[in-house]
Amino acid sequence: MATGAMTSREDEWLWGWDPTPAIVSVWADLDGRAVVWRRPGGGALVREDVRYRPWLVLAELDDLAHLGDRLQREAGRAPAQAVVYRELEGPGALRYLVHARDGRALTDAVLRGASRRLGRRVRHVRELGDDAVLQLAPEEQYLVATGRTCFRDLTFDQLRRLQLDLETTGLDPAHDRVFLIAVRAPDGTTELLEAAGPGDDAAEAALLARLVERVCHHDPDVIENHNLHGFDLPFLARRAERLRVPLALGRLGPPGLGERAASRGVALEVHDDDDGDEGERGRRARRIRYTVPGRELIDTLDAVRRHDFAARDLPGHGLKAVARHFGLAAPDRPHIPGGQIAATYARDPDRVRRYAADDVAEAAALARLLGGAAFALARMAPRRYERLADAGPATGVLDPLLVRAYLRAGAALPARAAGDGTTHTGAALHLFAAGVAHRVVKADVASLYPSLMRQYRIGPRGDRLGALLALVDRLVDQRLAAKARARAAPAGSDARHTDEALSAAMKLLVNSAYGYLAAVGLTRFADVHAANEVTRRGRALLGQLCRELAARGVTLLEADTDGVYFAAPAGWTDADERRVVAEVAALLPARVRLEHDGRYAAMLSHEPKNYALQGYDGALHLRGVAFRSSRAEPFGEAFLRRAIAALFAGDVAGVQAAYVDTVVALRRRAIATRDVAARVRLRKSPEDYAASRAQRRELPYEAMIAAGRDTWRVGEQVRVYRATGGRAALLREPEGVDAADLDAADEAALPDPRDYDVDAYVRVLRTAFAARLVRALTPEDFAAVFADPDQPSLFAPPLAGARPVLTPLPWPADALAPSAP
DNA sequence: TTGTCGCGGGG
DNA sequence: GTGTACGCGACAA
Repeated sequence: MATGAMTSREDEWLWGWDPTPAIVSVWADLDGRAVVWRRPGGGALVREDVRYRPWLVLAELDDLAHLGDRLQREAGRAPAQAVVYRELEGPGALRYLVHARDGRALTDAVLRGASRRLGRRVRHVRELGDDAVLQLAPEEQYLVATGRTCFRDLTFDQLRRLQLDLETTGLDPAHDRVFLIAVRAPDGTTELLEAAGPGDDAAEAALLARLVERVCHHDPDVIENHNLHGFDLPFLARRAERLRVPLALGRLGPPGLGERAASRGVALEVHDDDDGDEGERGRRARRIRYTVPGRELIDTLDAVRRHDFAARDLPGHGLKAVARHFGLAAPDRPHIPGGQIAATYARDPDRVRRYAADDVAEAAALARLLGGAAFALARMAPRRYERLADAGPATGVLDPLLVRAYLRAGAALPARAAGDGTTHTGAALHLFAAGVAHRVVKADVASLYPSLMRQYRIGPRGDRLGALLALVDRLVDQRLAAKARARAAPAGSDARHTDEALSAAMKLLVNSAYGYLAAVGLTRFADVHAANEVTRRGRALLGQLCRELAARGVTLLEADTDGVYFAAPAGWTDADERRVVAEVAALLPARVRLEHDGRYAAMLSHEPKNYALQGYDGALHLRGVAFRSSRAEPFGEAFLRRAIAALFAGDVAGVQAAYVDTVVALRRRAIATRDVAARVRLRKSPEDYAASRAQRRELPYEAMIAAGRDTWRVGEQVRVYRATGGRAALLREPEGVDAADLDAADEAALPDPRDYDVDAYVRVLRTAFAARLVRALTPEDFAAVFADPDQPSLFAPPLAGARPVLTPLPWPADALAPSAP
């Protein structure tokens, strides 16, 4: 967005209005001082110390009446010490915008008045409630008042970013130490800081001091790492406190990390003395994140989670897995299980050095790949980059945009919507047929809910400016423009990255508009009725599109929220499938875009949200708890994959062969012990289990006890199985390593006693795995296929003529029904 | 079997 | 002074 084009009031709502470029960070005090760091053109840092007028919005002026003539209506010139107010127009409850030279004095005046009125000491304005007062964080007051935002005319690559990664002897800063820190400077060079000699306070303290010195030397705008807020910063804070090292990581102010409340932060440990009796269960531990003036502390784990919410394509959220998934990992990257890092360092320090250097390199690459969206949000919303990187998009981005829009328009803000007890209704979900289908097509509506909001102008009742819909309209339009610019820019260029990031940020906001409506009690303009109208329209639309598809001769399989799986008749080509989708798309409202979203050779439809798909390339995709579970025994999953592949080939005898082979292999103990073992996490401590053992015995703990392991730590992952004679058995793993950390090579070296209970696992095969194929065959064929291979029935029908079946299920009686309006 | 809760990550 | 864009596994009832 070129700053010169900021003309319309709606564009100001989205972007702010002050064109000041290249702000990389803002720090403000309640007393009216703000420091703005800018990097014009991505060059040298400029620091600007400015004054602003702290402000808040009140429902009533009563609490300020005691100021007498020092409270003045905004008009012309007021004395410097006056508290000035402006009455906002319109019906909102929060209607007095009050500002003063000193925000502390302003707050004190409100608290004094409120204390007098209520007859008790009011210590903080938030005690007055959301419907009486709105007060933002100081730097947000500054940004809202000025119409400025961060990063105007800057690209992501013009920021100075530094990555740091701690290597420690363990996860608990109460006992463990930092022994190595990898620091990746903004120019891409990596420094490895190491404690001189392990295990002593002086060496560790010197290491922390050296880190502070290197950060100040490089003077980054942004500090990044994976799980920075969940691990590195809390660990650093604890160690620095214990070792009395001043952590002067910021660009101003006293050393030490500041704290801010954050629901996704770390739980501040409750000290024994201030916990008392009340803290036990009723109150939740306060969660915080650390902050420093002038530098944005960015956690790539936030960006990964945000990405995966929409994409859901990541194998996990750990740095290594994500880096590998996105092709960011070096091919020769060393991998060291967490529990072995300190030991490896003692034996082979170079390996740990390479490991740590790769960590910061991957964090940097990941931050660039996924962090651009938050960077783009910071160009729109009046909040710091680090806040926008971990904020929920509804409460954390849209809400601040709307508050700024209303104040810019001089309009009173409604009190936060409380809700009238109306429950929130959800989306439609229906299974139309169960069993095996071929020529399967997935058709879905892109961004269904925001499209319906725009199509039918469904916005919050309290939003009399129509700001939410105006924002969504602009976001959709400007996102298309950003996508077009990104496509036109050279691949890999800074310009393309910037526009792709902007597009991602806008998509995030558009898709959170509906969540904003439904977030009763959290967002200022929440409106369940509007949210329910959106889902009602969504259900009706899904019903319409199901009926229209069915009328064109396809077989509906499953419909969920905004999309449908259907099977095309025999003989249809890809073009036929697309034609039918296009025909139905043409019948839908203008802003609702139905798309052909994929085609598959076959589908096993088992239960809603539980199915197996086979692509035309042969690849098998399993979805839902019935088909994939980390606990599932590997032999069963292997059986299931083979049986489903046979099923899709129409080879019922092949399904039986898969079953018989598996049973026979179990009976011959040809299957490895680890393939019948289940991976479980121990949740109970030895003491807890000892207490509950009399009532109910549980396999994993019995296995631990039977193996002589009478102590374990909560959270430890183990592999357990049922051994002969009903014994619970533990599959031993190398010392000190979680099963989760093992790779394939390690697994091959595991012990393999093959003393599992064959009959128990034959039962598991039948009841837990074969059962998932029950919809795919007639009852007679199912019984024949999964009969006990040792007791063949003389009357079993031959399987040669057996075929997989697809059973139609009744249409629902709701909005999806054929007769619905 | 069915609901509630907590986690995902880091060494 | 935070946050209701999930999915899964563990546990209690």
